[in-house]
Amino acid sequence: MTKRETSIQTRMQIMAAAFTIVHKNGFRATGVNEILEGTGLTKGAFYHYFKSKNDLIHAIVDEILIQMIDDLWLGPLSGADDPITRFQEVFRTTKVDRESVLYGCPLNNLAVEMAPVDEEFRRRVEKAYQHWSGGYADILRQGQKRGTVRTDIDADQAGAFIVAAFGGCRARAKNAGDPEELFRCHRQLDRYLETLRPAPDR
Amino acid sequence: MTKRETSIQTRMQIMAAAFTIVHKNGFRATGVNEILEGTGLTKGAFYHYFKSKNDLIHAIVDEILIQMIDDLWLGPLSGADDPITRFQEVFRTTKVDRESVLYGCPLNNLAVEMAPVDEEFRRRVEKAYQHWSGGYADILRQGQKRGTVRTDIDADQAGAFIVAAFGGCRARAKNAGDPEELFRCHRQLDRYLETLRPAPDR
Amino acid sequence: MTKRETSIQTRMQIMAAAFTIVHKNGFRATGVNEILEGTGLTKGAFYHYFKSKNDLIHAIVDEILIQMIDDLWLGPLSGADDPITRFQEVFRTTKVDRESVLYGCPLNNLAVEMAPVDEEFRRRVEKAYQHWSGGYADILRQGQKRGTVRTDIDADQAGAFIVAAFGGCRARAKNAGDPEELFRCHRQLDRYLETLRPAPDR
Amino acid sequence: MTKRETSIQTRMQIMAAAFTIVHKNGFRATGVNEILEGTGLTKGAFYHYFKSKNDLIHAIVDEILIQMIDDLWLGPLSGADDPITRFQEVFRTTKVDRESVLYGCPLNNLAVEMAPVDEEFRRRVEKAYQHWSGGYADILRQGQKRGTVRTDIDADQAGAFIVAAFGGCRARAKNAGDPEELFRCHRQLDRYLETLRPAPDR
DNA sequence: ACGCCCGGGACGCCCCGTTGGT
DNA sequence: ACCAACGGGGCGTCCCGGGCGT
Repeated sequence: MTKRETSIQTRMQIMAAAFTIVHKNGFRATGVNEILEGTGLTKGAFYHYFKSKNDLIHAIVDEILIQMIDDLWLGPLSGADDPITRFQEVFRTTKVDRESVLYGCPLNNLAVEMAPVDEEFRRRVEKAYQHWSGGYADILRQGQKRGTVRTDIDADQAGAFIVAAFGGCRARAKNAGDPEELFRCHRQLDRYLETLRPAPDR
Repeated sequence: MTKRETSIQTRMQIMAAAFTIVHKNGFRATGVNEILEGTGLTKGAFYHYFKSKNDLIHAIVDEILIQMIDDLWLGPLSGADDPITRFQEVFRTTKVDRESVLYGCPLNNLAVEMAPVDEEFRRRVEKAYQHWSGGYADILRQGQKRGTVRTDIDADQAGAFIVAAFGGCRARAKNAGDPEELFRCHRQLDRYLETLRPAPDR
Repeated sequence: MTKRETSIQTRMQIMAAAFTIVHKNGFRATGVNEILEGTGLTKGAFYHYFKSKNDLIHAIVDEILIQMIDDLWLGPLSGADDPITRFQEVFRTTKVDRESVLYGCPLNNLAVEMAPVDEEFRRRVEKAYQHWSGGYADILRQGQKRGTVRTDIDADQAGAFIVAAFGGCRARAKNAGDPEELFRCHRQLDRYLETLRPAPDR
Repeated sequence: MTKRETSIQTRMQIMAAAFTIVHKNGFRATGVNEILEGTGLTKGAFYHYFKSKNDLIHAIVDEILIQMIDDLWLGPLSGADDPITRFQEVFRTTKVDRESVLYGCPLNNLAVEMAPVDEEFRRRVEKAYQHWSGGYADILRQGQKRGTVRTDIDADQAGAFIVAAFGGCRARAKNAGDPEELFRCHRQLDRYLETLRPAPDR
């Protein structure tokens, strides 16, 4: 394996380790040393790849979170004929492992902790949020064309709400310390989703 | 004014100052000195009233947040004949000032930041959450008795979802830095609430 | 001894310890820990009294160096009938102990190390320099009135040169690591001083 | 251009860049990265040519400073029939550009900052100092032979003083941030130099 | 030989929540 | 109710080696 490749991998390794711990404990509660501990690397490596701890998180938002949104939440819905039903399925069978459910939505966590403190964070997180809810909006619009989604609703607002409510539900489950809480919450979200379906007949 | 009274007042003064700053910046980003700055008091006073910074927040959750939940969110709904409509009104006309809307829901903020780090926090916040969603559940149950709320829904789960979605919406608006985002979100929450009404009849 | 008094003493203790080490090794080569080591105090105490390491040195310049200039260099000359001779005596019999001679002139050291890097330093050091050379100028002017100093020389420039040359001599002795170098240097400075005397007669 | 030649050039490039920054900011305030920045080279190159940052400065003292002393300060005086007058001219018309005057004498800077901290530095700087003041002494001795310099003065001590006072003057001007201060200082040094001339007549 | 990239750690300054003595 | 002192980290920087490529 070439040197360049291991280098990229080292960088990723740091980002992955950081993501996990920050997801769990939050940004400020996570020390750089703590991040490094698991990797066997040292400060030298860290500050070789990232200008600062903040910079690391910026990279995580841009490179990891966006990716996760695509893979976990947008991907499974793409091309769905009936997005509403697919939404409900996805939320019911999300692949997120039981443990990490309890750490809340990573994006939501960052927004809540950092938005008022660091403008740069806020901007990046905002971009990710818009990517996410914008993705949902597009999917809903496709449904509208196919007749599986009501046409008298604002797809953008619906997409935004789904994301927001989803974040709220995960936050709630996080504090409850109970994954079931999340699924109970989702069942209510299902009710909301139902309202997006076209009127049954008539 | 007796000495005892000023004492109680000093304690409250600290809690109020802390609440404001912590609501804005979060727990870890708020220093004890920062809290004290505005009050003219010193560390000595602080540690006279509170064992630790954590202890202060515990008190804030127990004494201030619970109170706010009662005053702002449960009170306006008590005795409502048609809770659903009242919910929608409350969310539309919330008295929270525009600025503090952007700091997010204080309870949600604490949950997200502290739940995984400090078990004692989590427990207190959980109690507050249950007080809140439990209050909503009671109100919904009363509606069920009066026929203004469907009887085939689980009032507890509905109450919990309303609280969770509300927190999610505020978090979203917080990161957007735009109060309008909150109101857009609420309009979607209205749709959910509609699903709790009894079927029109037929 | 009252609390206030010990407090002032603690502060002074830190400053004294810092002065010694910084005089010897320079500002940047001196760590805060190193300063504290000798005192038995800890970081907490340090940052209670000084906002930063820079702030400490600022205080040292303002409070210790100015004092030393008065005591060691201006005081012995005050009221001298024949300043030139007194200058020569003072430089010959300076009370500075042999060891600290080799660390150079503290003011000169700071000027050389910090002037280009920290403007605030420069300003404070400049004030001290002017206090010093200004003091010499005053003394020379008194001599001019009494007829023991030529009247056709600029007292300010002469004062400034004495200070500058003195600093240069100490710097030179410092690098030589030999106190004798300083005294050899002073003997040449004596020649300069002689030129400030009124022309013998005629 | 042969490979060997570019190699030597690269080495020089590093030394030149380092000299400029170190002259300005001092040794400890100058980082290796900072030195390299302007050159387009990287650490690898640096440590290929120099064992350490200290080693680099050693080389600078030996190769650059000695050269500068010869070119700027000894050369213009060599073979002078009347060294005293020549001295005065040289100090009045020094070629050092106005900006770098304000950084002080490079040799003096190093002496003041590093002498007590690094013995190896001290030794090298000492050698340079002796080269310089020794050169002056030789020139004065030649004057003595020619009758343009008093014979009852110690040429070594006089040479040393000139160098020391010169350093002191530059240091003073450096902290004043004013080149004029240097020239005012030089005018006083002129007075000293006059005392080295043979008694006028008799 | 020359030069670069990656990585290593030690240490720097500073800040923080906290405890005693008064 | 306060001021003084504590000491443990926090992040970031710095100087420096080794392995790879040219």
